[in-house]
Amino acid sequence: MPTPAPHNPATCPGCAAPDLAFAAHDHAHCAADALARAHAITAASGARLTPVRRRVLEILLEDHRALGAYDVLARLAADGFGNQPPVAYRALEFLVEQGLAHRIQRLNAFTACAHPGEAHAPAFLICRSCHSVAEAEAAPARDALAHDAARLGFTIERTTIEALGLCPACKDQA
Amino acid sequence: MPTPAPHNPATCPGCAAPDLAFAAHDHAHCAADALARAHAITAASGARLTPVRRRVLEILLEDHRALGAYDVLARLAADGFGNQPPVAYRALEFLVEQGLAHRIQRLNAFTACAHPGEAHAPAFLICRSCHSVAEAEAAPARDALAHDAARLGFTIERTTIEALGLCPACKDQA
DNA sequence: GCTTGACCTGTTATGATATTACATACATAG
DNA sequence: CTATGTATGTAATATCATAACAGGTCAAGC
Repeated sequence: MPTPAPHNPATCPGCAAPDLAFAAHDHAHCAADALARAHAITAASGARLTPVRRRVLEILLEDHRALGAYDVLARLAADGFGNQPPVAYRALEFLVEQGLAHRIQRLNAFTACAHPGEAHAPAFLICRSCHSVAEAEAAPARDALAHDAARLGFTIERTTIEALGLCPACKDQA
Repeated sequence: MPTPAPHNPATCPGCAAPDLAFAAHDHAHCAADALARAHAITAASGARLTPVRRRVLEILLEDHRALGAYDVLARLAADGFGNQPPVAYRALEFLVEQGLAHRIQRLNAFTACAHPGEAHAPAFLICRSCHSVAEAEAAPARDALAHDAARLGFTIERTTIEALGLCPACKDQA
């Protein structure tokens, strides 16, 4: 693969309109950019973006949908990688740790991160029909919760915010 | 069972300090009150609080922790009810539909609702150590998300907000 | 160059969670 | 008392996830 051009936020559609899962956009650019960032991020942290891991990321980047571990596994097996669950789960775990993918609790599934490298812990808008996932800003919601938690003496470590509903495309069909 | 006294918010600890999962409180009252409300709520809606369903609610009400469906099932089986998964799942689904219990996605588990009858869609504070669950106010968080969703043309139907961390008791132990 | 050690991949086996499908029982309205 | 709808019981299976171990790869240091 040729070395990708350095990322330029000013010209990157993903940066200009970050929550574009539901909007028409240049997805080839979107995916290629995310992959390029993934190379940069892992190189910087000393982590290894091995063939399996990279392939899993590519699979997740094919669109803005969430895929189950076994779906990913089937794709991997078709590509000649191992076909036992740990192969997929380990690669997915790695990507999540590196901030390159997110786990969607509601679906027991995984989706590529739309903003890799930008520290964030987003909220997700999940289409119950097509399993598209968009990332939304979660900071206000987190802050509100933090207040209640502090009052109760509870220490929050991680917060999951997921909204299930219908994306624009699926709404039109119905 | 004797008819429970009508619910009086002014004298009910659960109403005075609603998020008491982590605080010392008169839990016998707390559970009895929730059970009494459950009878009232189901009677009002025409739903039937059958023996299995009632027993599942009692089990969940034993404390403010989340229990897996199979944990509930084992308890049911010990009480002479069926011991196949659908027995537990159906009762739990019923309780969730009636607003008498909540599903905790993060744990694949269920907890009795702390405020049955009060229309709400709460956020949860979940102790990763003891699986205690407290309910917190989710309205501000939902509102913030709704704004983003509207901008993207996404229709939110249900929102899950779950914070994982340590409750005061488990924090003290560590 | 070889050894060592860390890490990654593959595989077997199993555990944990959840649903489908169908049979039976039970309450109640007519 | 029978038809109907609803609830329960059971078997079988689907789906999601991890533990445990064997073998391979690769780079650092001798």
